[in-house]
Amino acid sequence: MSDQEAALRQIKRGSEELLVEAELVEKLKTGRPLRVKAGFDPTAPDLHLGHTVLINKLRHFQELGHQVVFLIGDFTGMIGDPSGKNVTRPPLSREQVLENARTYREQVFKILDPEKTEVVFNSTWFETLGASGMIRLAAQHTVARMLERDDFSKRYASGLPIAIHEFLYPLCQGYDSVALKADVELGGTDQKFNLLVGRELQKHYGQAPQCVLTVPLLEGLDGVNKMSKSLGNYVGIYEPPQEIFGKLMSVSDVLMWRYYDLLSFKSEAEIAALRQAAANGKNPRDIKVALAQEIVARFHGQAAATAALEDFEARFCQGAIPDDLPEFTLKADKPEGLSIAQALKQSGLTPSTSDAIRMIAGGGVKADGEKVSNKGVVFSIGSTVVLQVGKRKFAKVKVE
RNA sequence: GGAGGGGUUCCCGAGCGGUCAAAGGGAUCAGACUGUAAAUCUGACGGCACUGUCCUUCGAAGGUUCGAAUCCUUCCCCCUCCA
Repeated sequence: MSDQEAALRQIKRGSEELLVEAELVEKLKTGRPLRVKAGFDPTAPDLHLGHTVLINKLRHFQELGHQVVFLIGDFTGMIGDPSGKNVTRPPLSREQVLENARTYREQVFKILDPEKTEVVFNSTWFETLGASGMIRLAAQHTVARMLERDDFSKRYASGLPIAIHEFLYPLCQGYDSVALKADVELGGTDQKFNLLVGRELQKHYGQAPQCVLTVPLLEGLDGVNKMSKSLGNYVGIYEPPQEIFGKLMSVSDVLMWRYYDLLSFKSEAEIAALRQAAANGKNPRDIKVALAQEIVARFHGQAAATAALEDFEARFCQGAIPDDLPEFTLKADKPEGLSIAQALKQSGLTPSTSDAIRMIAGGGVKADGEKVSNKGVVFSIGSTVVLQVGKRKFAKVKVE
């Protein structure tokens, strides 16, 4: 396999679609570093593993010697999400945008090489474009072509409103590519239309059209829905090592392989070897441990990964209690002390005392490692107890 | 503008005067079994020291009734068909 073939293979790995492959091959042949663009919202980043699929792909390009252009859409952010579902976003101040950009750097440079990353803001060119420039830009595209976009055509067909400015969003995103002379743009599969508009606009402005590479949306921990914070099926990159480790261990075997493909930095050959080992009877659990280790190490360092594993094994293989559990000092609710239902509720282990009592009845509650079967337990004033609900929720409660 | 249909607990969806905190399914949580996997089985699934002829909940506000998710009035919001 030639270097170029290897490079192309690496670029395509785990991606959804590459348009147009032949063009990318030509670009790679020139041997110059390509400008690889990806755009991000200016809203406060709280990245989870789903976002990192794209960022990992940017890293692949960097490893192959290309230049990443990390675009923060502070101008397009004002237009708002054209999905039509989102309520108007509150406009962000200049300071907030800069602060968010700083946070982006901090998070993203755990994966990307800062030396090969250019961070840009699209307000830079849009603020000088002016109204007449915007109209000239809008003249480059037709309504019929805009309506090709899936969500626009659906909304149009079913009589839902589409505001004119929503048409501007793809145009602006496309113009970003013109302004940046992008060779390649990356995005999620849901971005395909917008990415293609960039190609069209570049042609209009006399540039070679960018290649478009889409990456799949990562499934969340449930293995079904896409990973998102609002669905609660995400792994945030800033979560504590034990959390990341634990969440990854709870993933199904099928999903584990998906995560390997999209999240691991291991080579395809290494992953194939793991699959083979699993087929030959190796415990998938151990393969999952390796993945969880790799991810934790990426964001928290190798020491934290090792500690997370030790903690995990102590807790689940030997039933030990973690040592960094949240502590609460709670007031007694009766003369003789604090009832267990209140303790569970106030420490956040259960949402209500009713639920606490149900949990006790169901055998899911432990106090100092002993299963509690009596809902009438009262902890006396001055005592300290470690409470546990289920396998993962712990709290240390001091009664006063 | 006209004619119909509908808004039920996290979601879907039954209920259509008392037996309704509301069937069934999904999701979720806990227990068993495990590899904190899957599958399976069991239980829970509004609140309250609380198991009670208690409180809150069936789009909102009023009303009828001993009693309303269920009936009436007004309002809000969705959907389908016609123009």
